[in-house]
Amino acid sequence: MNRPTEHETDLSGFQLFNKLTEEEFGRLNFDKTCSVYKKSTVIYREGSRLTGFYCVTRGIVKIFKTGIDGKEQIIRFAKRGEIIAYRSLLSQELACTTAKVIDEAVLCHVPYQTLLFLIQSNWQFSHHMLQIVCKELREANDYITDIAQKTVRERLAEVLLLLKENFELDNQNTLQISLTREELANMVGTATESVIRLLSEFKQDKLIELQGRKIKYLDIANLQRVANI
Amino acid sequence: MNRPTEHETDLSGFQLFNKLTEEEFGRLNFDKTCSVYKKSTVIYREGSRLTGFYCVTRGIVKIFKTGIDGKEQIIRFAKRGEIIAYRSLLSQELACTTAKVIDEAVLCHVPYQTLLFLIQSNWQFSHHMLQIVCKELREANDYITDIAQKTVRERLAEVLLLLKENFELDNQNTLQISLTREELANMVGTATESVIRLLSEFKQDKLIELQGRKIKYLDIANLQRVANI
DNA sequence: CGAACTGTTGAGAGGCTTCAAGCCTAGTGG
DNA sequence: CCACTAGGCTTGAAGCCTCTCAACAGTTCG
Repeated sequence: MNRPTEHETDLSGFQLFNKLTEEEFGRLNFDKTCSVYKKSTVIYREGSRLTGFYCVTRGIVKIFKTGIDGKEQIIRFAKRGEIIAYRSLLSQELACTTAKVIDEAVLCHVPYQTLLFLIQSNWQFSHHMLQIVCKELREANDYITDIAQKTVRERLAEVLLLLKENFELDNQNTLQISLTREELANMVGTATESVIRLLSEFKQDKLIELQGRKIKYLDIANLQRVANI
Repeated sequence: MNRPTEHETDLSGFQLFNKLTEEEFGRLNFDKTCSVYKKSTVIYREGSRLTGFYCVTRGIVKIFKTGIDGKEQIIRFAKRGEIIAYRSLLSQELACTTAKVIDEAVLCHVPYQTLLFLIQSNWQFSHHMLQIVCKELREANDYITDIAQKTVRERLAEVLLLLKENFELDNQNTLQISLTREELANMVGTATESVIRLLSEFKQDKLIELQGRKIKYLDIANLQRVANI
């Protein structure tokens, strides 16, 4: 396993840490451990005890819960600049989600003790942290409403738009995150076959173009209409 | 509108405040404003600007989002000891839910400035706050998984069990919170008619007994089986 | 080259929603 | 005191959206 680059161990770009004193930031850097994780590596598993949280500095991590019959429900994807595992850590519970690498990633592990130190030492850090959790909570509540009230078709369109907002597009309007049909289904909360059928309908309707797992956006306005936003 | 009783303005029972110094608690008490709210009163509405958060010291408040065609999605109910409106406040966003009284309530309004003061002044307060939000986030994530993967029948059974955990039962095992069929539907994320049909099936199966809006639990073990927990 | 996984398409079944009609209860005003 | 109205509750019927099962094509990888 190769070592992370300098840039990939640098946490100074994280909003969360931008109000730390030099001393606090020093302690953070001293305590952290950064490693490269290959695709498909499980960072932590549902039910395991966490020793700290992770800062994502490269790659993409999928966060999901295991439901009925082992079916995954994807909660979110974390990319550079985001943190994972903090929720269960702060609650001092066992992990209630699993985190799996889907694009080779670099993660910096920050021990629980360090987190506690920062909370005690710097109110602005706590405040930032509160805002991060609150944002995630709003998104979760929004998603509950969607999933409870919208059709699968609407939800899929919305998920596509969400992906567009959260991940890079190349200059051809093609999404740079590569998901399987099953993963899309596990975001939307539906069957894989339904996703396949709907995607090809979207393609027929000239909303998107498909090439394997690559999704190219052709008509965002109408996609929003389908999503019923 | 009558005045709240002494007991109804007392915030010392709130976990959230139990690490405050005498001085901080004094400031909280000085800044707060407690009032009685009649059934059906809207405390705040989606899209409105919040000036503080509220501590519930009596009654029950329904928190919901308005989705497609004005259909409510109930996010949670808040009762004595819980706080509401804090999420949007901390994010400094407009309210993304509406709060409506369903059982005559007493709420104590705490201004945003006081919240900020407490966050700055007492790290244990921030830490408590973080734990509250994290707990709610876990519940939201759990609910997403349920709603995405379970049938309406399973979800209704689960909601009934959830209500049993969160609200009082009398000595006859009858739930002391009174909800309309529509409200149950808006928790489960289904049509009112479906709730009605399923409730009478549960009744036929001797899982519950119904008397108007009163729900009496007869066979919790089997209700859990139906909920697929 | 086979194994394993992913993607695709079709058919059939069934869970839920929607629409419609009627009942019941509680609160209101004459 | 009683008819009246409104809102909640209930039931039935029709239909559709979505899931499941099954078969098969394509891809990747050891």
